[in-house]
Amino acid sequence: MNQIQDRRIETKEVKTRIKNVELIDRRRRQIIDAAIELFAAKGFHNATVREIAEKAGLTMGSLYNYVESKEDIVYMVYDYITKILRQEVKNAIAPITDPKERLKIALLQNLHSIYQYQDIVMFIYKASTFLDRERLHEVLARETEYIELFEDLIRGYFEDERVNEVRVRLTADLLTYIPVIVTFRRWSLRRRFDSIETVMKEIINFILYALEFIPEELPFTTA
Amino acid sequence: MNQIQDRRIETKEVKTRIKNVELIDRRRRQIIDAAIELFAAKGFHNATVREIAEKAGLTMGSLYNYVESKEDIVYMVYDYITKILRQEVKNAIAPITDPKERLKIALLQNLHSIYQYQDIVMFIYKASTFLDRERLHEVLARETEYIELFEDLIRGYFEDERVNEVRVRLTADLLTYIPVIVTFRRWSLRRRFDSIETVMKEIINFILYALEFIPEELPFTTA
Amino acid sequence: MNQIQDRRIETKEVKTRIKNVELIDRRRRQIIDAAIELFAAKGFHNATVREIAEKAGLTMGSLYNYVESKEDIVYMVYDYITKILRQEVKNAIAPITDPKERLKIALLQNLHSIYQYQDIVMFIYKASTFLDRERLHEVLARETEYIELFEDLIRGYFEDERVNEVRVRLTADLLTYIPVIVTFRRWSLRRRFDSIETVMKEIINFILYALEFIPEELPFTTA
Amino acid sequence: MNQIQDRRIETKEVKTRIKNVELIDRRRRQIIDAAIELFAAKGFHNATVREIAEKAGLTMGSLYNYVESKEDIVYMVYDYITKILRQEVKNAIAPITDPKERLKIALLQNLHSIYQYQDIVMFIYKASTFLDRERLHEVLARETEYIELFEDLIRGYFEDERVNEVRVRLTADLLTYIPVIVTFRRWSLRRRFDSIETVMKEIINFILYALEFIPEELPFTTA
DNA sequence: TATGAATGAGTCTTCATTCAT
DNA sequence: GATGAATGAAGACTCATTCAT
Repeated sequence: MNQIQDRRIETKEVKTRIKNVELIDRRRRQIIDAAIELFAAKGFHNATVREIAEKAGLTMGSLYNYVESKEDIVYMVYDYITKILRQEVKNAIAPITDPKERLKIALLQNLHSIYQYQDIVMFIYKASTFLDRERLHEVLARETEYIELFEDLIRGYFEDERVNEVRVRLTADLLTYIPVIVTFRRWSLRRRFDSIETVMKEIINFILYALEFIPEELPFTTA
Repeated sequence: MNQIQDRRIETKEVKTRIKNVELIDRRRRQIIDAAIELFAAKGFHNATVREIAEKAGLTMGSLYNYVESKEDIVYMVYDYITKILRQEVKNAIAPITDPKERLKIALLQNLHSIYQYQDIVMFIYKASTFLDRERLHEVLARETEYIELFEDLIRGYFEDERVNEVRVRLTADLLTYIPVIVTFRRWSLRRRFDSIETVMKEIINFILYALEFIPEELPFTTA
Repeated sequence: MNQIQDRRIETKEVKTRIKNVELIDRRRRQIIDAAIELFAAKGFHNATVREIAEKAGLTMGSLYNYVESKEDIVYMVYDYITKILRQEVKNAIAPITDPKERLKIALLQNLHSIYQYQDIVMFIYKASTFLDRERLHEVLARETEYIELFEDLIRGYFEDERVNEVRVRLTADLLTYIPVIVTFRRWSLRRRFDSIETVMKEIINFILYALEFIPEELPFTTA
Repeated sequence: MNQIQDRRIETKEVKTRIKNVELIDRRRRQIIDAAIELFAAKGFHNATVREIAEKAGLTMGSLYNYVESKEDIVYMVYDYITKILRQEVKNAIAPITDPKERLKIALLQNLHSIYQYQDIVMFIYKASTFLDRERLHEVLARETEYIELFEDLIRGYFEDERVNEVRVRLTADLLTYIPVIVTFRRWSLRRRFDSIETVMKEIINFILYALEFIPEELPFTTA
């Protein structure tokens, strides 16, 4: 059973004049969906609030009953997509107990989610400029949580071996970052490879192989 | 002879009514330098043409003698930085003959260049939205060239072994993409690790280790 | 019997669809109280109808059951405060019979009322712009009545002397106008004088002294 | 010779992008003239920036080259009119040496200036709400200077007598404030008196008579 | 070539008022 | 009578670009 189905938008940080909680939820969902499409297609500045409202099936005035500023919308999108990514990974590994399998599944799910939501994932990688200090912090904290989730999975994976802590942490960073290549090099990958499936398969191979770097004794050091 | 020394801005695609070629060069350099600073600091939309002109030591009107639109400036910045990156790698490997060493040095140089120009590297990863179709193509072609440079180096590295062509190409993509993590996760890395030097050293270790994935027989396949 | 006690808002001119007269009275009183506070604090345009409704303990929709427009509210405030001022003077002089004393008491009361309601007095001096022609007339008529009340008191004061009619009328204007200085020069007076009590005492002295100008032969004439 | 003729708008506090000083002066004069007319007629909030620009013979964009905000315009109007009032009084008394005459002339000039600029005088009495803290301070300081100018004249008037300092100061306040009745009671006065000339003559008589209140022994005190 | 003033379309946001429930 | 969500017109302000000098 997929919890994503009834994902509730609880973002209390975004103020509203509306009292009906159900309605807030529904309307914000409309706004987020419209915004995702438009932000992904045209970027933050080229998507006008009016367009977002229209695509959301709301009037300008109505939209501003659920949101205080255009920036609020970006934040809601961030909130929405980061929650999804984390939740999908958590759901995917929930039924699995074998530590090695858990990490593998998590990596797979992560890649697939990023691929599935590539437009908006790309947007959130680009759009941090549009958040104010405070919200940027929240977003970064959320990102950190996500990375830490993978840290734990990595530790489980190597539970019998002695591993270097720094290396575990950095690898967690790398593992969650690498799949984003499918959004940033989207056009390039499309032209350079026959099928995106192959690409994704090999990315996973690459990651799983690279994972073994953690316990390795590596003599190489940079200047 | 180091071509970077007298990096000429040849971008013929950016029109101008000025005749004096020297002058075009000098003025555009001023514009690019100013734009890099401002785009990196505030993003494309928040940096106004007026600010760019001021920082470049030009008047509005004068700037528009060397450029036809704000978008031209973005393109010039792209052009400038991608040329630098490629050139710095080429210069670094020029004196080296050992194929294995050549790739290692290229990877190191790539990472260091990305780190050095992190602000503007981040900008160009974010800013593709501001280019029109045609220029986006040019930029992507430039990117492809860069990746292909690494493909060749990889082929040299494995010249004695039989390697899977797809894997070589994808790995080239990955190797050039991964170091960009130092710009996208900048704040995160800063908080999660003691020193950025360690991070960079381990990224190199990671990459060099992962490289060996190419000739590997990997049974793992994704769904 | 003090009419102020059950000051009824009779302003028939403000329409409503509500039948229950008691309720109309009660609700409008809530609205007026809220409006006075907000208009005084932020002025007409910066006080939103929503704020007024909230402060009045009503919902937007409910407020509009007792009022047809924001302008209605301004008018109700005018109506309310001008009635109070007049009533307080009338009440103050009611028990007094000596004509000289009556004027003195009236002047004192006028000054004290203006001081007491200074925020809203200032507002009504500033806010005439927000009334339409017809209502502006009503308000001006009310003002005239108030001035005429003082005219009568002045005539009583000089009942034994021959006084110039024009001078009586103008003085009535001046006497009712001068105390308003305590609202218009509020900050200035506060900084320039030790205590507002001294200021008020001297204003009264000034007025009472100036009163004697009425029967005076003044040779001075302006160009 | 009237210095008002070439009144320069030096308001350095209002920022501009324009470099040509002459032009700044000319354009701002246009803006101020337009604003005075519109603010006087419709008040601050009902006069749109677009209207002001149009009446000033400028485009919106152009106007904003000489001004940073609508509030700047209010401030410029304040600055303009308060300078005029002060300058006209100074000019009027400049050639006169007799202290008694100086005060009389100053009072006359003050009344006449207020009458002449009644629309905008009324506006500035109403509009302080639209200034921010800092500028409100500047404006109040300017007002204080004006009052102090009259304080000095009063001291000259009574140079041979012992006068109460507080009374001198308050009277200065009152003398400068009272004439403003011709703007606040404009409609009322028009209806209640045959000619505005009579009114103005009697106001002066009133003021000159009341002036003698200063050295008077007044037994009256308020509660 | 350089200057810098002028332009005006375009954007976010606010808020009085209405109306279905 | 009360509720509160919806409406949309209107307003302040920005900024890339042009062009006369």
